[in-house]
Amino acid sequence: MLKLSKKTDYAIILLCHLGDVDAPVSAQEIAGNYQLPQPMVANILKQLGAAGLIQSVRGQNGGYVLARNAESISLSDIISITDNPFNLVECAHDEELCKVHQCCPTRQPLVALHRSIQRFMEDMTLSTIISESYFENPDAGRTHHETTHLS
Amino acid sequence: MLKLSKKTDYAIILLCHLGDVDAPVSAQEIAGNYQLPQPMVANILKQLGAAGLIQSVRGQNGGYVLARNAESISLSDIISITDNPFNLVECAHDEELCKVHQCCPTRQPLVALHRSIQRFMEDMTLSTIISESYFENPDAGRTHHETTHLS
DNA sequence: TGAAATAGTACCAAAACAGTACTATATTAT
DNA sequence: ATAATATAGTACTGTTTTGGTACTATTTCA
Repeated sequence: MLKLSKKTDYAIILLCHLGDVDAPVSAQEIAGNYQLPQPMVANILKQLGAAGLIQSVRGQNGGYVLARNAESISLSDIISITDNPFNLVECAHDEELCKVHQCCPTRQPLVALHRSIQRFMEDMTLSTIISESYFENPDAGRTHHETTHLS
Repeated sequence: MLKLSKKTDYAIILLCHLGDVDAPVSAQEIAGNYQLPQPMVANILKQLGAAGLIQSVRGQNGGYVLARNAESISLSDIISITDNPFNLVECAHDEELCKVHQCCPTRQPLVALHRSIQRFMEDMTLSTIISESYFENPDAGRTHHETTHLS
């Protein structure tokens, strides 16, 4: 349906949180903070850990910290882990998958769209997301950024 | 999973085909031409007709023709009909839907991504798609339309 | 040693997707 | 007239994905 899964949505929230602090943060802590289902949060963090995006600290007072700096983590990286690697259409990566590739009128322009979105997601790093985020709470500072555009 | 549904994928193929000919084309004809499941094709055409994108001609020798010119039909239009209107994240259109909108770190940048994709899809018209399309094998599947626009 | 945390899976219900089927109606060729 | 061919509308179904839970094992610290 061309929308982000909850899993990815949550993952971005979690990573933003981790990007903002230094000490390890536990699944329970984050789940409570954003009122997200704790088991889901735990599972996502496990998955992000297994993928090497975050590092785990086991035992009491344990939790997770970013394994890489926020500049080097792209939205594309995140989506690749929590969903599958982005594929607008099946044939974007392997044209043999296209049943009608001998006379497919859509491949060329859809692959172009795919590449544009892909690039956008690679350019958008976790640090970009964090710096662009705003908080409705008037106490928190709100920074205006130019919105990046496709193409 | 952030990919186009088959329904949308097929819809684009169908519309491209209709954009290339003048006489009404039947569901059966298109399904045969691209080797797509005939009932699906029929259903999608019905839906596109109900939405006013194409016009139907009933009875023998009937079929479908574009109801508007190809310049005025955008990828966004198509997706809105065959999927739901594009929504990268729930809160893109209604921030009240955001459970954590008081402290959501993702809304701002994800809405920016949403708008960029949205704009890209609005700018990409059916005529763009048709003119950008290419055919790997000019002889195959081209019995029903002219071999034009292959700059 | 017990509490708190991650690690690794396995499981489940609900929703979406992809595709089919059926009945009714309209048009046209013969 | 009527048979053939087409759309109109809608209901149905099996499979996959999604969203979320549960359980057992292991690690660490107080």
